[in-house]
Parts: sequence; structure tokens; C-alpha cells
Amino acid sequence: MSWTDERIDQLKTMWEKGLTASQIAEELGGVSRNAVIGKAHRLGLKSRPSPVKAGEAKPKVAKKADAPKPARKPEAEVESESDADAPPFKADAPAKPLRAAPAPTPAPQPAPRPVEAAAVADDDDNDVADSADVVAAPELKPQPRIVSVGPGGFLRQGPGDQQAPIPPAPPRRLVPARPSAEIADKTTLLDLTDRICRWPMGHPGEPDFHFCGQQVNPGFPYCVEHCGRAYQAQLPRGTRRPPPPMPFGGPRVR
DNA sequence: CCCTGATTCGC
DNA sequence: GCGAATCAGG
Repeated sequence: MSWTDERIDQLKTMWEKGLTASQIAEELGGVSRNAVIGKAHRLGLKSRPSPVKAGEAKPKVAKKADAPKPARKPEAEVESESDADAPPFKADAPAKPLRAAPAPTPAPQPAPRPVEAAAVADDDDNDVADSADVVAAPELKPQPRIVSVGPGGFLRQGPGDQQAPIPPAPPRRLVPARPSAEIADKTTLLDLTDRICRWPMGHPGEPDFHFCGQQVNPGFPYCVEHCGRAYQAQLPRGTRRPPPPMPFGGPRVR
């Protein structure tokens, strides 16, 4: 690959954007991380916080001054003829991994459509696991105190544990709008609105996990059918029937 | 080990 | 100009 104007431009953009050399190389394709770094420097792009330059002002270490190593691959370093029995460098093959071979795609950003906010206005007086909340933030570092396990294997938390002050979402890498094709016609988290039943179908994390998607029973987060599952009239003690099957067949047993 | 960016230097 | 090899810090 050569450095076309376009590729140089991409390099500049991504470099200034703070992407690592590896990411840039992967994005461009056909070049190594070193190539990216080398090019960036040649272009005069300002260096970014390097792990190796901390404080040190004199990188002028004795590199070539005192007899260091050849540093360069010997290639045809024909020394004296008498020493012709030197070990041949058959291992000279760079063994280039040829990273990201097929990647001519300029990665057309999949225009993240203005997600309808997923209507996360959580009117949480209902007791059913509100999957939308849990699923939306699966990457909480500190393991929250688990109060109980909700339907579908959701981990319920105590009221005080709910709000983790971690809104600063780091810049996301480009991600397809749909996790997979098999869910293309299903109701995903992004499809949820106030008027769409958000009863989970399947288990979160599974490739085909989606939501009911029916019109909601006005005033409720679920359709009529699922409202019937979510809300049970409280019967006097002793007259209670055995609990109905939980959604998705109950908590997962691992 | 992995990662990172910087630097060197044969090509 | 290019980039693999190497260095060196995290």
C-alpha cells in the first residue's frame, strides 16, 4: 500500500483524533503500526503522549556511539571472506502477519440514527425486571450489591445501588447499528418507545434477544398480553394460586 | 507478557 | 520516503 492523499488524510484525522497507531493502521489496512507512526512523524504530526518519553529529555542514548548491535538486519553483511561459515540468515523472512489483509473498506460510518431515546422514562412502579435499564449498562465495573435475581436472570439491585454516576461515555468505536442480521427484523433496545411493548423475549446476551414489540396497553410499558403477565392481582393470603411461570422460563440456571 | 509511541537506518 | 527493527515506559 502506498500513501495516497486520501490515506494520508485519514491518517492525519485519526492521529489528531487520538486513535492509537495500531487502530489507525488497522483502519487503513495494508500498513503496519510502525508504518503509521513513521508516516505520522514524517508528516510532522505532533507527537502524542508517549510512554517512553516521560520526563526523559535526552533520548540521545549511546546508540551508535559505542559498538551497539547492528540494529539493522544484517542482510548481506559479507564480512571477511574467511568467515564465510557464518550462520546464514534463512530466518530473514519478515514473517509479516499481513495484518488486516482485506480491509479496503473506508469504514463508512453507519450514521447512528437518532435513537428514540429508547424511552427509558422508567416508570418503575412495576415489578417486572425492566430489562432496558439493566441491559443498557452492562459494563459497570464495581459489582453492585445484588438484592435478588429477577426474571430472565437479571440481577436486581438495591435502591441505593441503582444510580452509578458514570455517564461519561467514552467515544465509541464504530459499531454496526444491528448486532447481527438475524435480529434485523426484531425489536431491539433501540426500537423501544413509549408505545412499544418492551417485554423481553429470550435472554439478554443471546444473539436473538429482542423485545415483544407489540403496541402497548396504553399507560403501561407492555402490551395487553404481557401486562397480564406482569401484573397480578394481589389475592388474600391463603387463597393464592401457585405463581405463574416467570417470563422466559425463569432465571437461568448455570 | 501485552500495549504504547519514538527512533534508527538499510533500502 | 518508507517501514522493520529496536528501544523503552506503562
